[in-house]
Amino acid sequence: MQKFEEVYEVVKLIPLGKVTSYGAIAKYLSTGARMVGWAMNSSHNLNIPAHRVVNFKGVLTGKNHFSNPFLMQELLEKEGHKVVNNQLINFKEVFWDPRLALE
DNA sequence: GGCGTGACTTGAA
DNA sequence: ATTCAAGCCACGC
Repeated sequence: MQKFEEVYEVVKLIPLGKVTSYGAIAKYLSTGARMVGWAMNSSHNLNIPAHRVVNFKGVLTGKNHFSNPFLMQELLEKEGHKVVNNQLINFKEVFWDPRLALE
């Protein structure tokens, strides 16, 4: 089974207005956090809301991998998030843990 | 089948 | 508080 697909599924299940971390997904899939980020790297052509996935601090570490680095922040702000200096200010409030949501 | 790599995480200096 | 190093695991070559 390809973990990428599982990662995609989880990311696609992230509710609108919520975000999650690579580690949370990795934990849910019982895998390494780096794998999640790497999976996202292959999600470019797919319909994956990768902008809803940030690192455990709520920092938009992967923005540089978007077609336009500002696109990630724009999408997040568009969904009601507040991003300052590439970081979500209400991160813990909008944090969505797949492990708790999907159990 | 081994080696390097990465959009991460955690703990110690 | 900030910086450094090591651990983590699946994928591609």
